Amino acid sequence: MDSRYIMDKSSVEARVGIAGADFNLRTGRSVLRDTRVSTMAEKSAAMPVYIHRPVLYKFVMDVESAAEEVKSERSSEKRNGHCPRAPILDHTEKTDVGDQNDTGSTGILKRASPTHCPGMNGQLPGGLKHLDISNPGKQSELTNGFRAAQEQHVRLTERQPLPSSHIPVPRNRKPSGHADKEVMAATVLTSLSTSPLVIYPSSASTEPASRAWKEVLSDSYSSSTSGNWSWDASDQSVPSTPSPPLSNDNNKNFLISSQGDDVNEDITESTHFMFEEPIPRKRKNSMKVMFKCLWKNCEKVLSTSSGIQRHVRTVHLGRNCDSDYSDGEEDFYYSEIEVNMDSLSEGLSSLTPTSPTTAGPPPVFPLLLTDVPPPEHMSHAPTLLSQSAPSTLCHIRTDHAYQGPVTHVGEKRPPAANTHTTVHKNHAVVTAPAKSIPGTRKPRGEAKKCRKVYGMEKRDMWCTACRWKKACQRFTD
DNA sequence: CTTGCCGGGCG
DNA sequence: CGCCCGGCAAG
Repeated sequence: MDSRYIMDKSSVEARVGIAGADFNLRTGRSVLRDTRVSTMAEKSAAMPVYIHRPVLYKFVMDVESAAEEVKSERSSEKRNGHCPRAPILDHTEKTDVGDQNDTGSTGILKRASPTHCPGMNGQLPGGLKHLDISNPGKQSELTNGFRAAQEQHVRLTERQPLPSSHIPVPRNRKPSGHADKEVMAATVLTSLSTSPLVIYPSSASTEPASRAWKEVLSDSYSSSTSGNWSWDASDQSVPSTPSPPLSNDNNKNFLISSQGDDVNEDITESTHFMFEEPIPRKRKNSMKVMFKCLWKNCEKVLSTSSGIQRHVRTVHLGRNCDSDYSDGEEDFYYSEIEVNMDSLSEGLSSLTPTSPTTAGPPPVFPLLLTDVPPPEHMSHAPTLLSQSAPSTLCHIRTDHAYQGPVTHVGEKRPPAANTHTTVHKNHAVVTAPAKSIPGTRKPRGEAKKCRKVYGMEKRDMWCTACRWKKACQRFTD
């Protein structure tokens, strides 16, 4: 415990912690961290850059469940924080078990990071798994202070590892209480949520051209939400499903993508589930963002951007599915669509041209907007949208095909009561949106009106509207 | 052409 | 408002 020891570990912490400075959210694993980080000192000295990305990768996974783990963190801190000098093995087991319990209860971490699970059994795949952990005792205090002071700095620089000598370690920092740590964790989480660089460091490798293009694309989306999610520009996946963060689809994608070395995509995905979480709350529950393949004769609709990218890349662009290299070209072949599940299920509100099923001014999915029956190529690739919306329209349109009381011309009283009720019901649904279209004339109804029914000679039997040459009120469409 | 009805004028 | 009608558009 001499100063040299601390100094050495500080440098280690600096090296590892450049990216992991914010990782100390989980102070509960402090003892484990101590040994592993010390072990990593030798390794990281040999390959400091190499460990950089895995660290972030792990971090992304961890923070995803960090919100749920605030509580568990408290408990684990109590377990470990008060006895930092306890036997290492003892603690290693304890914390591991505790972690399993913690994450197991939420189930999120388990699902989110399959690579995380192997590390649970004590194996160290590549020795990288434990890089998210920090030092106990003084070290954690130091890094706490370090975090506080360098939070901004880290965000700006973590992509390019700083020399450890450049990392100012605060001195004379008093040990902070557990409450401080929690507050710090929350603060870090909050600040991270606005920091694109931390969560997507490898975005620097994407091509600027495609990024700029994506900015344009994602503009409407981000402006419709918080407007501060600046990494939308580089992160084209916007699976803002209100449903649980990880759908089956995403799990599938993860597994598939893990065949290759597409860490990028995985980071992208998991990052979104983590940081996009507040977005669905801002949206209606009924809104769901889907990604539709724009390739000709392909109506593939997936719930994740990575999924649709993979689809485009492998199916249409003929890219090797093993390679996850993406030049951004796939982005041209799919578009984000926002689906109002309520209106689709009800099948009624999609009639209005100003239907809220559209995400913005440019209609990304004209099918939702028009009464036009689906084109031929739509029919052989059934999707949720192409199935429900147009068929709904057809149903409503044919529903009111009212055959007028042709045979009742001579009667004194037309069967108004009967037809009136049924017709009116449809009328309330159909004509209300049609009225909102200015300048378009209401299509002539198929029903025969008073004029036709009674004839000019019995004009006094007409309804008032007919007499006034207004829309017939008796035989409405 | 017939028919439905919108838009507008008049009292 | 109630009432009427010119005129357009669909069929």
